[in-house]
Amino acid sequence: MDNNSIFIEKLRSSGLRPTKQRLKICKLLFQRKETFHFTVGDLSKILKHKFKEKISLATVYNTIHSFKKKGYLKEIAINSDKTYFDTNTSDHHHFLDVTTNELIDLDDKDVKKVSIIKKIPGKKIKSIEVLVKIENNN
Amino acid sequence: MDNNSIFIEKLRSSGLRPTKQRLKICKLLFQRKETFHFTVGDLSKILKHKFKEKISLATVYNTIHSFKKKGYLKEIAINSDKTYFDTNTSDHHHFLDVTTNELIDLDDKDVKKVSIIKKIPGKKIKSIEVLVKIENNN
DNA sequence: AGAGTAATTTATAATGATTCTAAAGTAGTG
DNA sequence: CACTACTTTAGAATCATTATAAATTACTCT
Repeated sequence: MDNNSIFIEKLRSSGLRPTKQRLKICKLLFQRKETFHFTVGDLSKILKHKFKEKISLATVYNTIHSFKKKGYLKEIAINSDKTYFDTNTSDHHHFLDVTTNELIDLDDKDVKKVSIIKKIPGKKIKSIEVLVKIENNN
Repeated sequence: MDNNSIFIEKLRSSGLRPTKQRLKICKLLFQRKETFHFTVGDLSKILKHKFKEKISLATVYNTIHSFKKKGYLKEIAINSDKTYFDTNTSDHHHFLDVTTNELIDLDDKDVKKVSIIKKIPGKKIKSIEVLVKIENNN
């Protein structure tokens, strides 16, 4: 069973029809060892280069949003006008290199546990995200 | 010496001319006990209500950016299309209430120290920001 | 395989935040 | 007061993202 069939199955079992466009995007996003951090604009450009047939920008946006809703992608909060996504959906944190604007994954084991002492009545913690900004040594 | 004179002096010593507009924005931002989290759009609306004379949106943007550059404001990274600013420029973290989209300050003493174990050669840590997302207990 | 339907894709328009522009106004200096 | 550099301003421009509505495609049921 090749990757394509796996993607088709996965999509179908998520209630998403396995269209040509979605399969291409799956290939690009999930057929890689390393985590991938991207904006929808980035992704659209890469798709254009990699495949001959073009995928409409609107479709890329739609797809990324469905994937996010299904939990296959994570949105990342960094200081920016652009929205970044991450193929690593596990609980983890990030380095942001402010010199190059590059994002680097930070495993849970790379961060000593963060404990929040303050409590807000009626509220519960949903997630704890650590963003470590780094820059060049001068 | 009233607050206004203090603002005038502060602005001048930062190399910023104390204009009517900047002084009004200073009053609104810095004459308060509590930290203030806002977008430029928010601020513009509040200014419109509080003062009779209108301040152009472009001016509000310009001013906020100068203040940020001078270190009087901090930009906050939250998952959004909008850019948030914070009058608390000290090292601190935030709760983001995803139900109401409200931001709440988290003192350093409310967070047990975060230590980053991973090192990147040639890079040094500039800041560590923790964003704790909270939601209603169901 | 063909027909019917609901989901999907698409180009394009619309939106909304932010930045740019260039002209008019203002503060600081002498 | 006059000069110059800094500011403000309205409006246009830009850029990411979302909405729209028509055309296309996937799936189901015969």
